[in-house]
Amino acid sequence: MALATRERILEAAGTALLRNPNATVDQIATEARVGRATVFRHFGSRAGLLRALALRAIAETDRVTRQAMAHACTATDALRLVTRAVVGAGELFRFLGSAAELYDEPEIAEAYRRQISELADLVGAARREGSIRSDVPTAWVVASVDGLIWAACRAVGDGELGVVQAQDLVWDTIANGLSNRMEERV
Amino acid sequence: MALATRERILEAAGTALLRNPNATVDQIATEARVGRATVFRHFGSRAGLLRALALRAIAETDRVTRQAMAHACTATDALRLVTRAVVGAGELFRFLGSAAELYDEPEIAEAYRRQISELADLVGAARREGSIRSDVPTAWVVASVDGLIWAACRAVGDGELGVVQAQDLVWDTIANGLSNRMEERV
DNA sequence: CGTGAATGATACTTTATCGTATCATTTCAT
DNA sequence: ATGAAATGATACGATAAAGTATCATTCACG
Repeated sequence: MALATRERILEAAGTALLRNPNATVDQIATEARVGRATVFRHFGSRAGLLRALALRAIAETDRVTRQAMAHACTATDALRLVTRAVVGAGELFRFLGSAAELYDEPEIAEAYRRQISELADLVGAARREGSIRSDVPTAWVVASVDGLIWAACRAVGDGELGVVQAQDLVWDTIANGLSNRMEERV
Repeated sequence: MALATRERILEAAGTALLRNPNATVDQIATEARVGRATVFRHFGSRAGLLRALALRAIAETDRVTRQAMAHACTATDALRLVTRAVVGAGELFRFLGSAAELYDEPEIAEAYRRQISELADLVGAARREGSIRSDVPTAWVVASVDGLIWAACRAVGDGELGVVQAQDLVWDTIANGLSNRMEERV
C-alpha cells in the first residue's frame, strides 16, 4: 500500500493547497486520511512534499505535451493539440498558480522556464507556418495563450465549463477571438 | 508625514507580497524603510494591512472602471475602455493573484464577486449590441477576458511589454484572436 | 499463523513570526 | 523654541506549525 498512500497524499495535497496555499501538513494529512507522521515519512518535510507535487505536475505536463506533439504534423496543429493537452491536465498543476514559494527551488523554476520556452518555440514555428499573426510580439502570444489556458483550467475547476468544452474554447478563442465577425471559423 | 508613511507601507507591501505572498511584516517594514512597530501602529495587524491593501486596489479599480464607463457611449466601447483601464491599474492589484487568504475576508470576497459580475453584465450588454460572439458561453468570455487582463498585467510587470502596448494587445486579441486572417481589423 | 514493514497516535522540542509594551529620539506645527 | 505626535529600536510573551522520537497497532505476505 506504500504507493497508494504516497499517491493519496499527493492528491490530497493538490486539493488542499488549491484551497489554501498555506495549508498545514496536518490539514493535508487529514485530507488524505493519513497520519501526519506518515507524510513526513514519505516526503521528509513540507517543502519536500510540495517539491514532489510540483515535479509530478511538471512531468505529467511534459508527458501529455510530448504525446500531443507526436500526433501533429504541423507546428500549428502541435500548438493546438498541446493547448488541449495542457488544459486537460489542468487539475494537476492548478495549485502551482498560488504556490509562489515553489519557484525558489531552482529545479522547479528551471522546469517552468523550459516549458514556457518550449511554448515560445512552438509559437515561433506556427508563426513561420503563417498561422499566427506576425504583427504582435511573440511574448504576448505566449503570455496570452498561457493566460487563456489558466482561465480554462480555472473555469473547469469551478464547474463553469466541461473539460472538452474548455479545450475547444481555448483554441477557438486563439483562432478567432471573441468578437462577432459573422464568418465561418477554422 | 502620517499619510506619506501609510502610503509608503502600502506600496512596499504590494511589491513585497508580489515577490512572496508570505512576506513577513518585518520584510515589508524593511522594504518600506520603516520600523516594524510602525506597521502595527498603522494597520493593527498583518491581516489589517493586507485588508487595507486589497481595499485600496478594489477602490482604485472601481474608480478607473467608473471613469472608463462614463466616457463610453456603447457597451462595446465601455468594455474596451474598462479592459484598458484595468490593465493600466494592474500594478495595484497584481499581488491579489497570490494572496489567497484575502478571499476569506467577506468584504473582499464580495467585492471581487461584484467586480466579476459587473464585467459579466458588460459582456452581456456588448453581446446584445452584436459585437461579442453569441456562440460561446458568457462564463468563458468573462473568464478569458479576465485571463487576458492578468496576462497583460504580468507581462507589463515583467517588463516584457509597455503599458500602452499591453492595453492595445488585450483588446486586439479579444477582437481578432491570434491567428493570421489577412483581413483589416477593427 | 507469525513476522516485518507500514501506519496512527501522541508527546516533545524548536523555531519563526505575530503582536504588545516601553522608552528614547525625531519630526512637525504653532 | 517648545510641546505633542510620530517614529525607531528593542525586548518580551504567546502561539502555531515544523520536525523528531517513540510505541502500539494494523496489514501484507510467506
